[in-house]
Amino acid sequence: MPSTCDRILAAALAGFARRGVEATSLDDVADAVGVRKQTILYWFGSKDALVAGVVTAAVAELGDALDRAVASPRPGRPPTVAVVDEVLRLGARRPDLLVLLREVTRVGPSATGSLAESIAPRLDGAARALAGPDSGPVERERARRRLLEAGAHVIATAVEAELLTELGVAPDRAWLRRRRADLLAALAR
Amino acid sequence: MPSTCDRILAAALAGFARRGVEATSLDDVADAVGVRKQTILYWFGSKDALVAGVVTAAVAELGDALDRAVASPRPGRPPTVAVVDEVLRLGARRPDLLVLLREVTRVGPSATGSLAESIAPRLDGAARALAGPDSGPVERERARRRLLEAGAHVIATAVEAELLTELGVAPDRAWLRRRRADLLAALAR
DNA sequence: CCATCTCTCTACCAAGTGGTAGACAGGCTC
DNA sequence: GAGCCTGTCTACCACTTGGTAGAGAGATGG
Repeated sequence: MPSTCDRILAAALAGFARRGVEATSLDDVADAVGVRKQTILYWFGSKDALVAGVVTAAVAELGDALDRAVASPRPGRPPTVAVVDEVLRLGARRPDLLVLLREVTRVGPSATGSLAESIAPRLDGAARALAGPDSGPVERERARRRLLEAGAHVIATAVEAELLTELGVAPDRAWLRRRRADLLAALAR
Repeated sequence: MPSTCDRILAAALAGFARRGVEATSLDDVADAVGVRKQTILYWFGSKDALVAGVVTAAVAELGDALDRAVASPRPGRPPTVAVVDEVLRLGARRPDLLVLLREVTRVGPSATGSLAESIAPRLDGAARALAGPDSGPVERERARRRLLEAGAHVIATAVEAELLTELGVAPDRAWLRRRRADLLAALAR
């Protein structure tokens, strides 16, 4: 059995992604965990802190998966393809992870701030890798922008899949193939 | 000055799209309008009814704009291009309109139901136009699916633009051009 | 055996939620 | 003028929200 803290994080992630941050109360999360609200407030001093914790955990999980994808190269498969396929696999297995990132940008500056904070070191590293080791600040800024655009595109794709499901038109394999091609094209651009 | 009812609809649309349905209270909407909450409940018997009203109005406005785009053909511009450009124009002028449609699918069956109800007649008409006048139910169902997929793609694009703005990377003209090309490619497929 | 620390609990609170009841002002028709 | 309808209001209700205060159970270490 995972620790109480981890179970709280998992339940909060599910609730925040599925129903939105403001629409998910501490009591909702507590009920899902099978614990009292005050236990949540023991582990995370406030709801804002819980949101920050969930964001940090989600970014870490996402980043680790991408790091693994990049670190295990296969012959004939460029890193871009590896990253896209890993994201799609992750989107199929843990759609909440991506949807959450969109959801937290809507709750206010505090949550967006904690997202920016969690993501900054990985974004810097990726921008440096993309722009090259001896790149100037301008190139690096442009790389940051491209990465953010690509990330937003990925998240929007996850939102699109969720939306289709909600509309009763579950995304099928053909849809997934098209999206994969679109993502690769967007990244190659 | 627009009628109280219309002003309530406009304020509710803005709130629902910007902060989410559940996170926008009747008092919030009332304050924005400059009226008491009970006036809202006079015009719309409940919050659910208000959501349904906002959805209906948004779908109507969106549908009318698309109808106009299709109805005023220009030589050398296929209807698909006209529709895409009209949606992009609308997305630039009234982004809330598109974001709202995504937001209401998250609030529960009642709101999703009222969305489906509002959209059904237009969807049927468009599917018939797309599949041809003497098409069978199978073709028509496939046309419905394609239209829903295209709509989801459009809404996801609006979400993507909003997300980029929130991340501090406002979508620029190059981004818009790329998205336009992607939408056209998705529709031509 | 006691003290301390960790973790979860019960019992509250003030503020805010959607919603009901009913008053009141102004215009309409008879 | 009497009665009714429309639109807005004040006053209130039961319930939920995030958060505080503090008790108690159990382990750990001196």
